[in-house]
Amino acid sequence: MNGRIQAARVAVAAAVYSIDRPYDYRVPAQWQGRLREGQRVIVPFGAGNRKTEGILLELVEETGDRPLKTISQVLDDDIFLLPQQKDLALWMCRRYFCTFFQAANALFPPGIWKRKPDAYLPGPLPLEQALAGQSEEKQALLRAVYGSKKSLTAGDLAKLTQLEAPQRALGQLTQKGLLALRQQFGGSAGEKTVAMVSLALPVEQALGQIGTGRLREKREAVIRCLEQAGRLPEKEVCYLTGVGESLIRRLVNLGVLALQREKLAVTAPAQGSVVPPDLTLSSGQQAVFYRLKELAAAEKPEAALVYGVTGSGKTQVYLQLIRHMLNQGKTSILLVPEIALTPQMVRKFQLYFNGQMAVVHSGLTAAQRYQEYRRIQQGEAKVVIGTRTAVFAPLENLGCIILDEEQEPTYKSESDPRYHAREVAKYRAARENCLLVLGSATPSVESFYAAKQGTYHLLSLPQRYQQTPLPQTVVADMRGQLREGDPSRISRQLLAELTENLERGEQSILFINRRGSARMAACVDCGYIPMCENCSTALTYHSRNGRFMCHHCGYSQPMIPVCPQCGGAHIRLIGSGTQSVEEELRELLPQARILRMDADTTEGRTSHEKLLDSFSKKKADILLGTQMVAKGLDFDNVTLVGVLEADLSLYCGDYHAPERTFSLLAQVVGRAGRREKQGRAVIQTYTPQHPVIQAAAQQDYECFYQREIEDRRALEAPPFAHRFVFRFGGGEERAVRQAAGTFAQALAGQLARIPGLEPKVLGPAPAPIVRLNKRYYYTVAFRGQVNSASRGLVSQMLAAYDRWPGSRTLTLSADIDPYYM
DNA sequence: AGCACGCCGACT
DNA sequence: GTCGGCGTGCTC
Repeated sequence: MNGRIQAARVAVAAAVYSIDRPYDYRVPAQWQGRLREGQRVIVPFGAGNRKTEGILLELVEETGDRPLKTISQVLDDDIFLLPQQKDLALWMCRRYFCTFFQAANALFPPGIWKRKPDAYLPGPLPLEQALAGQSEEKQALLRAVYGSKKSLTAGDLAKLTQLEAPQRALGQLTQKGLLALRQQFGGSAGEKTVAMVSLALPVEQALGQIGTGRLREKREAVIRCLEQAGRLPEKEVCYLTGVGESLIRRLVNLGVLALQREKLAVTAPAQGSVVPPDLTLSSGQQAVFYRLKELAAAEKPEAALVYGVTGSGKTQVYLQLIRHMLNQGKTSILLVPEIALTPQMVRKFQLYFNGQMAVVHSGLTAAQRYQEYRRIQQGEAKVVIGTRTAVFAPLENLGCIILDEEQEPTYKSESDPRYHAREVAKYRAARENCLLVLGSATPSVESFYAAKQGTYHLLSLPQRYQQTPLPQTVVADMRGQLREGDPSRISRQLLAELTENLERGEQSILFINRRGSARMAACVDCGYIPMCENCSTALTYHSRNGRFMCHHCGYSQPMIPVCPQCGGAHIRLIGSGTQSVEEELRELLPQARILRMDADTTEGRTSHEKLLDSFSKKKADILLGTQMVAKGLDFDNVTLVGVLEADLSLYCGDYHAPERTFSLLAQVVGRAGRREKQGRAVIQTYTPQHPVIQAAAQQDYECFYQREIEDRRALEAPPFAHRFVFRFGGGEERAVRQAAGTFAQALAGQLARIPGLEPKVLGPAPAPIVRLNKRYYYTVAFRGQVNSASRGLVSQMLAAYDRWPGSRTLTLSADIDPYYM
């Protein structure tokens, strides 16, 4: 740019999908020559020149042939997009139909855009002059702002003036200079704190201070809760008592509660120089490792599917590969489905990489994530282990990206941008010339197909580590027992095996296959089911706080003893509660020590690990639990695994259902019998002949795959065709359905024009959860190949929709092959 | 999304 | 006549 005047090409946050493109701004004189591409800025945007967040995409020459607005603020250059991240974000917004800014935001640690709420202040004129000639609405707003000691947000003003939508009038007043708008961005990263509350008064006094209004009951609940617990995080109090944050703040203002901000402990990397044990690989592991090393040495994009049964020692291979990369001066990413489920694995890696490693997952606070991000960016951490967001780790000189258990649905983001970590990893690997390793005992059908087609190198780890034989598996048909009028949840076969294990002093794991409808309640008399007020979902019972909760929006209500519909007193928990199975087990095997592990018993951050620890120390005979007992655990003394309701997850309508069921069952069954002991497994089902159950019982992935790939072909499901899904949302069901209908017609007209697309429009149909957080959702879809033409169509339809009359009150988003939408 | 402009009906 | 209702179009 030798000496010319610079202008900045900026991606702005305020630009919605249909107008998302780079906008050019003048660079202020003091920043000429000092800006870096990828830096974060604040710019004025739109007719009102409201300030908005932006990302500097490119520095260009200022030609002066059209007037440009000027960058308002340059944020500290601590966090910025690297050029390759910019490419990635660009690809993401095309692939996931979001704006560049939304995509870029997924790459950053959360919470970097510190923004105080926009607030209004009095303008330069005295109130009397400002009021002259204004409408009543505007006068009311002016009075409110002039009469207030502090600045007010639009929300504050709406409440104060009782106006429904003051934004428009406020905008006009601001534009005329009668009000000032304060927008504050940036500021220091700041210490991350958590709000802790405790009683500020003795209980009796506190109870005297809380009035007699309708809130008394809730306030009392808060006081009682704190009386018991002493000091608690504010969030925890909200969870336990079901009150909102505002109620607690009010009690603080009344002087009943004390609130302190407490610094969050940031976990320091483990110190000390433990000498990690030598890595010895079996010949099978060695062979796979050498192949991977070879592929990596090519320094071009290569992808391998490491297919090895549970217990074949994939982790060892990853470790060796990452270590090899480090020796070559290269960095690595290891993605795992859920950190909480793989503590043993993380600890193992910590042993080898300690200070050179960063752990990234959603359990960290924003401050911790920020810190890990900087450690990575500054090159201190060269190995990153984490959940799907870790795929964005700002590592340079990347040697390999590994996805362990690549078939897991947690790799797909459920909020915008709805990226799939596997796809992102694939893209990154291709652009950064590094090796992509997908690992699984039960690969996703798509990945295995790609491997068979030769897109991926297929590397098998056929044997179990140290030659442990696969467990002997029995499929228990629960129908017979049920027909005989025995409602027991435990089959006779399983009971016999459990008894035998007890006598031998060996441990057992019972897995309850449960999806979604867990622990919901129903009235035995009239069938009433407690539902969420905001969503079309049944509430779930939480024993820890004794409340019914909605897992989608957070709504909660106390457990009700009496049915509100028929007045009966027979509300019972139904669904496959772990609790009820536990009770049954205690009756059947009174001498057994049973450990129950589910969302209820593991709510603290570490309770999970404690439970597993006590089980591994043989302090219990039977571990009973849901999904979480299925994964990543490795106990030497477990020789029996039982699966309850194995077929439950087969019938949820999603094309992933068979794959998920097989994977779960295979994982659970694989838990039985490691090392030298022969394991046994009992799979309980109502559909014993189902091919997925049969294949899982035999631990025969290939057999499962052969059937499934043909099913997919017949269903025109991935990898043969893809579903493009539009999701409409709005507060009024009729309007949403109608918009979706009109859209479907418009879409039908377009589909025929693009080759590779089926001309049929699917829908409009209610989304799997029609009502969510007081909004209704409908979907419209079509099927076809993913290419630039089909993606272009989706993008064009989304942009066109923005310009439709009435589209303002509705939302529309799109995705390809969504998991649930 | 957020704002302005412009064209219509209901009021001072 | 003007205020404010909403349909339409633009955002460096």
